[in-house]
Amino acid sequence: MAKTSVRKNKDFNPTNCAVTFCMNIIGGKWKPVIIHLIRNNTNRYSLMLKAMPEASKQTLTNQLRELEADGVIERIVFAEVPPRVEYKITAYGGSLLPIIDAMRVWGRKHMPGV
Amino acid sequence: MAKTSVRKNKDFNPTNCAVTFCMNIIGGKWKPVIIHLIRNNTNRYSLMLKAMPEASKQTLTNQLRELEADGVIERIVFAEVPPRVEYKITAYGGSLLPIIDAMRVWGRKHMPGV
DNA sequence: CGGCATCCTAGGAGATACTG
DNA sequence: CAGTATCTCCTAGGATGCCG
Repeated sequence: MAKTSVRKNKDFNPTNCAVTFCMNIIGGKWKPVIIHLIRNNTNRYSLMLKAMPEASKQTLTNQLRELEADGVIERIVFAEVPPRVEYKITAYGGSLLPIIDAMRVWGRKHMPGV
Repeated sequence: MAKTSVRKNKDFNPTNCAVTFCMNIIGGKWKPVIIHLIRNNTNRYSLMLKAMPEASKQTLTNQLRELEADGVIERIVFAEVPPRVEYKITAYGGSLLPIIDAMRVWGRKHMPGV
């Protein structure tokens, strides 16, 4: 399991909470953004980086690796010059989309401004 | 300091992401657990503390204060001896419950073991 | 282009002791 | 009973540099 914003002591999730388990997967600082970008075909490393200028390369890489390790996204390398890498949502990751959509709807309704 | 554009703190959500806004509210380590306990009438400080022995008093207090500050829960003090404090989910907090339920369903389905 | 390897820091979380 | 007040520690996330 990848590390996330929800702090964990060793591998123990509070009371083995299923909600926490879910949040550990989508709870990284940039993960919702990344998932959203990939859904909208902004699925290449450099494009994503440009789309989120507040994140560093390392941070983007870390979040991508975690999402990949959790099986949410898939990494596809094209043997080309210059090299090209694309990411796509897996079927497993797709099962999370309804939840993310629900959160986005809620967020839009309740977040100040915007 | 702050040689780059914006120093990020918890008040700044990446690209003003609505999903992140939502997660900042329920994303504390023990917040889903707390919300679940309150829903099931384990709504007093000491009862909650006993129900989550891995959390310290300080941590419980912090999480409760944050949930209260975000308007998710309400703190009700009874002027009794010994003192009694109960917490309840606000209407605003209630609007989050469907999302939390969806996460729990997903988590139960996909988390290993348990 | 798409990464690792390094190093660093802010702040979330824990432990403990004290209080009205 | 239901908290504050401190302190320490850990880790997610950020800033750079190099590399195939």
